[in-house]
Amino acid sequence: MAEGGAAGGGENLLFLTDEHLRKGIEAMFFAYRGFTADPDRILEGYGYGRAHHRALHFIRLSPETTVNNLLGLLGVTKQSLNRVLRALIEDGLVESKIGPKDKRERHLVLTEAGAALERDLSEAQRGRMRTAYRQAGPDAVAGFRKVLEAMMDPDMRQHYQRLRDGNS
Amino acid sequence: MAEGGAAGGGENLLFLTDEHLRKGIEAMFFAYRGFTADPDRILEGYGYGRAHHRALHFIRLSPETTVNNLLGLLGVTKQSLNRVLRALIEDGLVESKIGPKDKRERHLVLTEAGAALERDLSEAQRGRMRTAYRQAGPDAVAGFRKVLEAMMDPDMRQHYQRLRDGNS
DNA sequence: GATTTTATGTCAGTCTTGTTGACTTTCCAA
DNA sequence: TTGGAAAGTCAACAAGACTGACATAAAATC
Repeated sequence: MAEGGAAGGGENLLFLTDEHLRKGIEAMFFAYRGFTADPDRILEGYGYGRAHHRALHFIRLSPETTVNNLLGLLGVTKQSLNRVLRALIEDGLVESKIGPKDKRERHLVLTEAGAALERDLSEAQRGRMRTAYRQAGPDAVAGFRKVLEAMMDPDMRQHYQRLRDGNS
Repeated sequence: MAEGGAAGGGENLLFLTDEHLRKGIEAMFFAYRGFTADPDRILEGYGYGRAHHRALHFIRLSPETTVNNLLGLLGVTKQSLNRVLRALIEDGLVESKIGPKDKRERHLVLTEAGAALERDLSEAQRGRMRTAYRQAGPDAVAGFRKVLEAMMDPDMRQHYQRLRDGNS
Protein backbone atom coordinates (compact mmCIF):
# COMPACT_ATOMS: atom_id res chain seq x y z
CA MET A 1 0.00 0.00 0.00
CA ALA A 2 2.35 2.62 -1.23
CA GLU A 3 -0.23 5.14 -2.34
CA GLY A 4 -3.51 5.33 -0.48
CA GLY A 5 -6.69 6.06 -2.32
CA ALA A 6 -6.47 9.72 -3.25
CA ALA A 7 -9.90 11.06 -4.00
CA GLY A 8 -9.03 14.57 -5.10
CA GLY A 9 -6.72 16.24 -7.58
CA GLY A 10 -3.25 14.80 -7.30
CA GLU A 11 -1.27 17.24 -5.19
CA ASN A 12 -2.03 15.02 -2.25
CA LEU A 13 0.14 12.39 -3.86
CA LEU A 14 3.10 14.71 -3.52
CA PHE A 15 2.94 15.41 0.16
CA LEU A 16 4.72 12.19 1.03
CA THR A 17 7.68 12.49 -1.31
CA ASP A 18 11.11 12.10 0.18
CA GLU A 19 11.82 15.75 -0.54
CA HIS A 20 8.73 16.86 1.29
CA LEU A 21 9.57 14.63 4.24
CA ARG A 22 13.13 15.94 4.26
CA LYS A 23 11.83 19.47 4.59
CA GLY A 24 9.70 18.42 7.52
CA ILE A 25 12.75 16.87 9.16
CA GLU A 26 14.73 20.05 8.76
CA ALA A 27 11.82 22.11 10.04
CA MET A 28 11.81 20.00 13.21
CA PHE A 29 15.54 20.43 13.63
CA PHE A 30 15.61 24.20 13.24
CA ALA A 31 12.39 24.78 15.16
CA TYR A 32 13.55 22.74 18.14
CA ARG A 33 16.59 24.94 18.38
CA GLY A 34 14.36 27.99 18.65
CA PHE A 35 12.11 26.16 21.06
CA THR A 36 14.90 25.68 23.59
CA ALA A 37 16.85 28.87 22.97
CA ASP A 38 15.02 31.23 25.31
CA PRO A 39 14.95 29.10 28.45
CA ASP A 40 18.55 28.05 27.75
CA ARG A 41 19.61 31.67 28.03
CA ILE A 42 17.95 32.03 31.42
CA LEU A 43 19.35 28.74 32.69
CA GLU A 44 22.89 29.78 31.84
CA GLY A 45 22.73 32.45 34.52
CA TYR A 46 21.92 29.84 37.16
CA GLY A 47 24.46 27.24 36.10
CA TYR A 48 21.64 24.92 35.20
CA GLY A 49 20.86 23.09 31.98
CA ARG A 50 17.88 21.80 30.08
CA ALA A 51 17.65 18.82 32.38
CA HIS A 52 16.89 21.11 35.30
CA HIS A 53 14.25 22.91 33.29
CA ARG A 54 12.50 19.68 32.40
CA ALA A 55 12.50 18.53 36.01
CA LEU A 56 11.03 21.83 37.20
CA HIS A 57 8.44 21.76 34.44
CA PHE A 58 7.07 18.35 35.29
CA ILE A 59 7.23 18.81 39.04
CA ARG A 60 5.17 21.97 38.66
CA LEU A 61 2.72 20.09 36.49
CA SER A 62 2.38 17.13 38.85
CA PRO A 63 3.15 18.25 42.38
CA GLU A 64 3.88 15.45 44.83
CA THR A 65 5.11 13.34 41.93
CA THR A 66 7.63 10.63 42.74
CA VAL A 67 11.10 10.14 41.36
CA ASN A 68 9.96 7.04 39.54
CA ASN A 69 7.11 8.82 37.85
CA LEU A 70 9.44 11.58 36.74
CA LEU A 71 11.83 9.01 35.30
CA GLY A 72 9.07 7.70 33.08
CA LEU A 73 8.23 11.16 31.79
CA LEU A 74 11.78 12.29 31.17
CA GLY A 75 13.13 9.07 29.76
CA VAL A 76 16.51 9.27 31.47
CA THR A 77 18.27 7.07 33.98
CA LYS A 78 17.80 7.59 37.66
CA GLN A 79 21.47 8.47 38.07
CA SER A 80 21.06 11.23 35.55
CA LEU A 81 17.89 12.55 37.14
CA ASN A 82 19.35 12.20 40.60
CA ARG A 83 22.23 14.52 39.81
CA VAL A 84 19.76 17.16 38.67
CA LEU A 85 17.37 16.72 41.58
CA ARG A 86 20.19 16.81 44.11
CA ALA A 87 21.26 20.20 42.77
CA LEU A 88 17.72 21.57 42.78
CA ILE A 89 17.09 20.35 46.33
CA GLU A 90 20.42 21.67 47.65
CA ASP A 91 19.67 25.03 46.06
CA GLY A 92 16.25 25.14 47.69
CA LEU A 93 14.16 25.02 44.51
CA VAL A 94 12.63 21.62 45.11
CA GLU A 95 11.51 19.95 48.29
CA SER A 96 11.71 16.18 48.65
CA LYS A 97 9.26 14.76 51.16
CA ILE A 98 9.09 11.17 52.32
CA GLY A 99 5.90 9.56 51.03
CA PRO A 100 3.19 9.45 53.69
CA LYS A 101 1.79 6.09 52.63
CA ASP A 102 4.87 4.46 51.17
CA LYS A 103 7.92 5.74 52.98
CA ARG A 104 10.25 4.54 50.23
CA GLU A 105 8.88 7.16 47.90
CA ARG A 106 10.03 10.75 47.68
CA HIS A 107 7.32 13.23 46.86
CA LEU A 108 8.64 16.25 44.99
CA VAL A 109 7.24 19.77 45.12
CA LEU A 110 8.54 23.16 44.07
CA THR A 111 9.45 25.68 46.74
CA GLU A 112 8.57 29.34 46.29
CA ALA A 113 11.93 29.95 44.64
CA GLY A 114 11.53 26.90 42.44
CA ALA A 115 8.08 27.98 41.33
CA ALA A 116 9.45 31.44 40.53
CA LEU A 117 12.21 30.10 38.30
CA GLU A 118 9.82 27.69 36.64
CA ARG A 119 7.49 30.59 35.86
CA ASP A 120 10.35 32.54 34.30
CA LEU A 121 11.43 29.62 32.15
CA SER A 122 7.90 28.72 31.14
CA GLU A 123 7.02 32.26 30.29
CA ALA A 124 10.08 32.62 28.10
CA GLN A 125 9.18 29.45 26.23
CA ARG A 126 5.51 30.31 26.04
CA GLY A 127 6.37 33.72 24.63
CA ARG A 128 7.88 32.25 21.52
CA MET A 129 5.12 29.68 21.27
CA ARG A 130 2.46 32.34 21.58
CA THR A 131 3.99 34.41 18.80
CA ALA A 132 4.31 31.39 16.54
CA TYR A 133 0.74 30.31 17.24
CA ARG A 134 -0.57 33.77 16.58
CA GLN A 135 1.30 34.00 13.31
CA ALA A 136 0.20 30.59 12.13
CA GLY A 137 -3.43 30.71 13.27
CA PRO A 138 -5.71 28.19 14.99
CA ASP A 139 -6.07 25.76 12.10
CA ALA A 140 -2.33 25.50 11.63
CA VAL A 141 -1.93 24.94 15.36
CA ALA A 142 -4.41 22.09 15.30
CA GLY A 143 -2.45 20.46 12.48
CA PHE A 144 0.80 21.08 14.31
CA ARG A 145 -0.45 19.25 17.38
CA LYS A 146 -1.88 16.44 15.31
CA VAL A 147 1.37 15.72 13.50
CA LEU A 148 3.47 15.96 16.66
CA GLU A 149 1.21 13.54 18.44
CA ALA A 150 1.51 11.07 15.57
CA MET A 151 5.31 11.32 15.75
CA MET A 152 5.57 10.25 19.38
CA ASP A 153 6.46 6.78 20.53
CA PRO A 154 3.34 5.06 21.88
CA ASP A 155 4.64 5.14 25.45
CA MET A 156 5.33 8.84 25.27
CA ARG A 157 1.98 9.47 23.64
CA GLN A 158 0.33 7.85 26.64
CA HIS A 159 2.27 10.05 29.01
CA TYR A 160 1.41 13.06 26.92
CA GLN A 161 -2.29 12.32 26.75
CA ARG A 162 -2.50 11.61 30.43
CA LEU A 163 -0.93 14.97 31.17
CA ARG A 164 -3.10 16.62 28.57
CA ASP A 165 -6.43 15.33 29.72
CA GLY A 166 -5.75 14.99 33.40
CA ASN A 167 -4.37 18.24 34.76
CA SER A 168 -6.30 20.82 32.80
CA MET B 1 -2.41 43.62 23.56
CA ALA B 2 -3.37 40.55 25.46
CA GLU B 3 -6.17 39.38 23.18
CA GLY B 4 -5.98 40.11 19.48
CA GLY B 5 -9.06 40.92 17.47
CA ALA B 6 -10.94 37.64 17.15
CA ALA B 7 -13.45 37.78 14.35
CA GLY B 8 -15.21 34.45 14.80
CA GLY B 9 -16.98 32.60 17.56
CA GLY B 10 -14.95 32.61 20.74
CA GLU B 11 -13.04 29.37 20.84
CA ASN B 12 -10.30 31.24 19.05
CA LEU B 13 -9.86 33.27 22.19
CA LEU B 14 -8.88 30.10 24.00
CA PHE B 15 -6.18 28.88 21.71
CA LEU B 16 -3.55 31.12 23.26
CA THR B 17 -4.18 30.31 26.91
CA ASP B 18 -1.18 29.31 28.98
CA GLU B 19 -2.62 25.83 29.28
CA HIS B 20 -2.91 25.46 25.55
CA LEU B 21 0.61 26.72 25.05
CA ARG B 22 1.89 24.36 27.72
CA LYS B 23 0.38 21.43 25.86
CA GLY B 24 2.15 22.57 22.72
CA ILE B 25 5.43 22.73 24.61
CA GLU B 26 5.00 19.20 25.88
CA ALA B 27 4.02 18.00 22.42
CA MET B 28 7.29 19.39 21.07
CA PHE B 29 9.25 17.72 23.83
CA PHE B 30 7.75 14.27 23.42
CA ALA B 31 7.62 14.42 19.64
CA TYR B 32 11.26 15.41 19.34
CA ARG B 33 12.18 12.32 21.30
CA GLY B 34 10.36 10.18 18.77
CA PHE B 35 11.86 12.18 15.95
CA THR B 36 15.42 11.26 16.94
CA ALA B 37 14.78 7.78 18.31
CA ASP B 38 15.08 5.75 15.10
CA PRO B 39 18.31 7.19 13.74
CA ASP B 40 19.78 7.12 17.25
CA ARG B 41 19.32 3.37 17.32
CA ILE B 42 21.20 2.96 14.06
CA LEU B 43 23.98 5.32 15.11
CA GLU B 44 24.58 3.35 18.29
CA GLY B 45 25.85 0.46 16.22
CA TYR B 46 28.48 2.68 14.61
CA GLY B 47 29.64 4.46 17.74
CA TYR B 48 28.31 7.70 16.34
CA GLY B 49 25.90 10.23 17.77
CA ARG B 50 23.37 12.74 16.57
CA ALA B 51 26.09 15.20 15.65
CA HIS B 52 27.41 12.75 13.06
CA HIS B 53 23.95 12.29 11.65
CA ARG B 54 23.45 16.03 11.27
CA ALA B 55 26.79 16.45 9.52
CA LEU B 56 26.02 13.63 7.08
CA HIS B 57 22.57 15.05 6.45
CA PHE B 58 23.73 18.51 5.49
CA ILE B 59 26.76 17.35 3.53
CA ARG B 60 24.49 15.15 1.45
CA LEU B 61 22.17 18.08 0.93
CA SER B 62 24.92 20.50 -0.08
CA PRO B 63 27.85 18.60 -1.54
CA GLU B 64 31.12 20.54 -1.70
CA THR B 65 29.97 22.62 1.25
CA THR B 66 32.68 24.14 3.42
CA VAL B 67 33.23 23.67 7.13
CA ASN B 68 32.24 27.28 7.69
CA ASN B 69 28.96 26.89 5.87
CA LEU B 70 28.18 23.78 7.88
CA LEU B 71 28.89 25.68 11.08
CA GLY B 72 26.20 28.17 10.23
CA LEU B 73 23.64 25.46 9.66
CA LEU B 74 24.46 23.39 12.71
CA GLY B 75 24.93 26.23 15.16
CA VAL B 76 27.89 24.72 16.99
CA THR B 77 31.48 25.79 17.37
CA LYS B 78 33.93 24.81 14.71
CA GLN B 79 35.92 22.79 17.23
CA SER B 80 32.86 20.73 18.02
CA LEU B 81 32.12 20.12 14.38
CA ASN B 82 35.74 19.37 13.69
CA ARG B 83 35.81 16.42 16.05
CA VAL B 84 32.81 14.93 14.30
CA LEU B 85 34.20 15.54 10.83
CA ARG B 86 37.57 14.09 11.76
CA ALA B 87 35.89 10.84 12.80
CA LEU B 88 33.80 10.69 9.64
CA ILE B 89 36.84 11.39 7.45
CA GLU B 90 39.02 8.83 9.24
CA ASP B 91 36.29 6.24 8.86
CA GLY B 92 36.01 6.96 5.16
CA LEU B 93 32.47 8.33 5.16
CA VAL B 94 33.35 11.88 4.21
CA GLU B 95 36.02 13.21 1.90
CA SER B 96 37.62 16.58 2.64
CA LYS B 97 39.09 18.27 -0.40
CA ILE B 98 41.19 21.42 -0.33
CA GLY B 99 39.26 24.27 -1.92
CA PRO B 100 40.37 24.85 -5.53
CA LYS B 101 40.05 28.62 -5.34
CA ASP B 102 40.74 29.25 -1.68
CA LYS B 103 43.13 26.68 -0.26
CA ARG B 104 42.10 27.48 3.29
CA GLU B 105 38.71 25.98 2.65
CA ARG B 106 37.81 22.31 2.88
CA HIS B 107 35.11 21.10 0.53
CA LEU B 108 33.17 18.20 1.98
CA VAL B 109 31.49 15.37 0.09
CA LEU B 110 30.12 11.98 1.10
CA THR B 111 31.91 8.85 -0.05
CA GLU B 112 29.95 5.82 -1.20
CA ALA B 113 29.95 4.46 2.34
CA GLY B 114 28.93 7.83 3.75
CA ALA B 115 26.06 8.13 1.32
CA ALA B 116 24.93 4.62 2.24
CA LEU B 117 24.82 5.38 5.96
CA GLU B 118 23.11 8.68 5.33
CA ARG B 119 20.44 6.90 3.31
CA ASP B 120 19.87 4.44 6.15
CA LEU B 121 19.56 7.19 8.74
CA SER B 122 17.36 9.34 6.56
CA GLU B 123 15.11 6.49 5.64
CA ALA B 124 14.62 5.57 9.29
CA GLN B 125 13.69 9.12 10.13
CA ARG B 126 11.51 9.54 7.07
CA GLY B 127 9.68 6.34 7.92
CA ARG B 128 8.30 7.77 11.12
CA MET B 129 7.63 11.10 9.46
CA ARG B 130 5.76 9.42 6.63
CA THR B 131 3.53 7.51 9.01
CA ALA B 132 2.80 10.62 11.04
CA TYR B 133 2.05 12.65 7.92
CA ARG B 134 -0.23 9.98 6.59
CA GLN B 135 -2.11 9.76 9.86
CA ALA B 136 -2.49 13.49 10.19
CA GLY B 137 -3.30 14.34 6.59
CA PRO B 138 -2.13 17.09 4.23
CA ASP B 139 -3.89 19.99 5.93
CA ALA B 140 -2.45 19.13 9.29
CA VAL B 141 0.99 18.83 7.71
CA ALA B 142 0.70 22.30 6.23
CA GLY B 143 -0.16 23.68 9.66
CA PHE B 144 2.66 21.73 11.24
CA ARG B 145 5.18 23.28 8.87
CA LYS B 146 3.72 26.73 9.32
CA VAL B 147 4.00 26.67 13.11
CA LEU B 148 7.50 25.20 13.08
CA GLU B 149 8.69 27.87 10.70
CA ALA B 150 7.26 30.57 12.95
CA MET B 151 9.11 29.08 15.93
CA MET B 152 12.56 29.34 14.37
CA ASP B 153 15.05 32.09 15.10
CA PRO B 154 15.22 34.45 12.13
CA ASP B 155 18.75 33.32 11.23
CA MET B 156 17.73 29.69 11.22
CA ARG B 157 14.61 30.47 9.25
CA GLN B 158 16.80 31.99 6.56
CA HIS B 159 18.95 28.90 6.45
CA TYR B 160 15.87 26.73 6.36
CA GLN B 161 14.21 28.64 3.56
CA ARG B 162 17.37 28.72 1.51
CA LEU B 163 17.62 24.94 1.78
CA ARG B 164 13.93 24.56 1.10
CA ASP B 165 13.74 26.64 -2.02
CA GLY B 166 17.21 26.12 -3.37
CA ASN B 167 17.94 22.42 -3.57
CA SER B 168 14.66 20.91 -4.62
C1' DG C 1 9.19 -14.24 60.31
C1' DA C 2 12.21 -14.74 56.36
C1' DT C 3 12.79 -13.64 51.67
C1' DT C 4 12.11 -11.04 47.66
C1' DT C 5 10.85 -7.02 45.30
C1' DT C 6 10.47 -2.08 44.88
C1' DA C 7 11.95 2.81 45.40
C1' DT C 8 15.50 5.50 45.93
C1' DG C 9 20.26 7.14 46.46
C1' DT C 10 25.30 6.93 45.57
C1' DC C 11 29.98 5.96 43.72
C1' DA C 12 32.88 5.21 39.87
C1' DG C 13 33.83 5.27 35.12
C1' DT C 14 32.72 6.06 30.16
C1' DC C 15 30.90 8.53 26.06
C1' DT C 16 29.07 12.25 23.21
C1' DT C 17 29.09 16.77 22.39
C1' DG C 18 29.34 21.10 23.69
C1' DT C 19 32.80 24.85 25.28
C1' DT C 20 37.37 28.04 25.25
C1' DG C 21 42.19 28.88 24.12
C1' DA C 22 46.21 28.47 21.39
C1' DC C 23 48.11 27.47 16.91
C1' DT C 24 48.96 26.88 11.59
C1' DT C 25 48.11 27.90 6.99
C1' DT C 26 46.40 30.79 3.56
C1' DC C 27 44.62 34.91 1.62
C1' DC C 28 44.28 39.73 0.93
C1' DA C 29 44.91 44.51 1.41
C1' DA C 30 47.48 48.51 3.09
C1' DT D 1 55.93 42.73 1.89
C1' DT D 2 54.03 42.59 5.93
C1' DG D 3 50.34 42.33 9.07
C1' DG D 4 45.74 41.18 9.95
C1' DA D 5 41.74 38.39 9.00
C1' DA D 6 39.78 33.99 7.80
C1' DA D 7 39.55 28.81 7.67
C1' DG D 8 40.65 25.05 9.88
C1' DT D 9 43.13 21.95 13.50
C1' DC D 10 44.65 20.33 18.09
C1' DA D 11 44.29 20.08 23.20
C1' DA D 12 41.98 20.39 27.38
C1' DC D 13 37.86 20.82 29.94
C1' DA D 14 32.68 20.63 31.39
C1' DA D 15 27.86 19.20 31.17
C1' DG D 16 25.02 15.66 31.03
C1' DA D 17 23.84 11.45 29.25
C1' DC D 18 24.97 6.29 30.10
C1' DT D 19 26.22 1.62 32.49
C1' DG D 20 27.28 -1.19 36.41
C1' DA D 21 27.71 -2.16 41.15
C1' DC D 22 26.22 -1.52 45.62
C1' DA D 23 23.45 0.30 49.92
C1' DT D 24 19.29 1.14 52.46
C1' DA D 25 14.80 1.06 53.74
C1' DA D 26 10.19 -0.27 53.25
C1' DA D 27 6.66 -2.95 51.24
C1' DA D 28 4.96 -7.27 49.54
C1' DT D 29 4.97 -12.09 49.41
C1' DC D 30 5.68 -16.66 50.77
